Amino acid sequence: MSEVAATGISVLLVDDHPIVRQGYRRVLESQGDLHVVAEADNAAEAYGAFKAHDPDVVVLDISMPGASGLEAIRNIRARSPRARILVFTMHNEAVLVKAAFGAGASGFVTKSSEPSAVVHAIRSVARGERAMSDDIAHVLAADSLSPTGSVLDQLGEREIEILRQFAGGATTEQIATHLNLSVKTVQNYHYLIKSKTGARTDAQLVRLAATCGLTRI
Amino acid sequence: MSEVAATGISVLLVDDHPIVRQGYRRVLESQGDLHVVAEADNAAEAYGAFKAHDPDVVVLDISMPGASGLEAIRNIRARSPRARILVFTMHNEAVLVKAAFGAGASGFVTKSSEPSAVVHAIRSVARGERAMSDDIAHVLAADSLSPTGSVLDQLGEREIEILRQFAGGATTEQIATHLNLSVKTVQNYHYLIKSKTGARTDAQLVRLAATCGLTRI
DNA sequence: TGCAGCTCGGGCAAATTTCCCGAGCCGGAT
DNA sequence: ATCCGGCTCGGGAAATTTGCCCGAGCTGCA
Repeated sequence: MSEVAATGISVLLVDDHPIVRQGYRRVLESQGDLHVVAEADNAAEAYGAFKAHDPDVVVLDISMPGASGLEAIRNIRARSPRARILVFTMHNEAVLVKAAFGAGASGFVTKSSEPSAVVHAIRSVARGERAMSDDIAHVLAADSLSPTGSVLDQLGEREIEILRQFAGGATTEQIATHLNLSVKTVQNYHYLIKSKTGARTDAQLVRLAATCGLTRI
Repeated sequence: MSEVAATGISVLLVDDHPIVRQGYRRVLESQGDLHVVAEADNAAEAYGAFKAHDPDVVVLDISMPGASGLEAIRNIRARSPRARILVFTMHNEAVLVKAAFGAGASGFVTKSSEPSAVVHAIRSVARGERAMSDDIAHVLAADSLSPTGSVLDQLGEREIEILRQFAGGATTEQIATHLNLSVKTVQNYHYLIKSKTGARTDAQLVRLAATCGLTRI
């Protein structure tokens, strides 16, 4: 329970829901060795808070579709490669998990995990180890056994993100705003995704996204 | 701050994420007058826990869309009409909100609300009042400016048929051909269906059709 | 008889989609 | 060092669709 220095582990909490954040804080701080030194409620703030507090571990909830979560991971790691980032989200799609690790995350834990598993993961990544919850391990394992060139493999990160939000019901303008892009660019991606996947209709696109686990219905 | 009996308010927490649940518990219990008497992590358990503990307020996270959250609300209310249920979720679609209230919820609060707004809402519903967070009020207000009604019941035969084919991935021309209609008419139906259901996007339409069992994915 | 609602389509301005294009960036191959 | 290819980002312009209004014929119902 205390493989860590007497000073404990400092944590930066990133989540866009205030009350959720406050809940995590209480759970983590009740552990004794975990100290939440800062909170942030979006990717931009996350980077600022990281620079300001240099925490041992960043617990990052990219709950909203990947959004700029991957970007935040890259930004933080670009600044300090020793940063330990634990992604903590309700999503469990293999694409997302691989993207997160690819971006430099040290761990990936779903919210369906037991609290004890989460704090254990935090301690693990603080020690420099890689960590993931059991369900994520299963998802990755299953995924690695299927040589199925999923349709999603032909799509870039941006394209997947936009497809996810679109399939989730978001408007073109909403997506543009969320991702800070021009409406025109989102429209172009929309078209590009359709031609890449061969979908002739928005409805087909949604079904595609659903069958690929990009969105649930 | 204490319009409630000295015994305080007993709460049943329902959320499918253990750590989130534990976080809420801590936030609520730090209030003094709120006591979490039980937790559940799915709709079925929620009903059992309600029967066993008869809490003043059920705080229910129907995180998955449609899902069985509404069913849980109905079950609980069928058993005890005086039950107070506060829906607490990250979703803010008007359809969902109306469905929740229609099923018997007393309040609807999004996770982007301040923690204080959440505990305030709990106290409100405990007093028998209706409660909702500001963002939900805005969504409902905007929505109510075009009286939509429930959902599929307001659609005519033709409309349902066209929605089914559309959600199945059919092109406007294909639908027109299949039904022997002019493209223009199909377009008009498309538009009509959107305005009737309140869907702003084709993707939302597909999701709607799917949750209504009109199409499989 | 008259109202109400579904079905079917026309019209037309506004918005979006569809393609095609170039530019910057980066990583990998030569 | 250089080129190539892919991703990202947007402009432009024609084609299409949307959004919203309209009228007409049909039904069932009061």
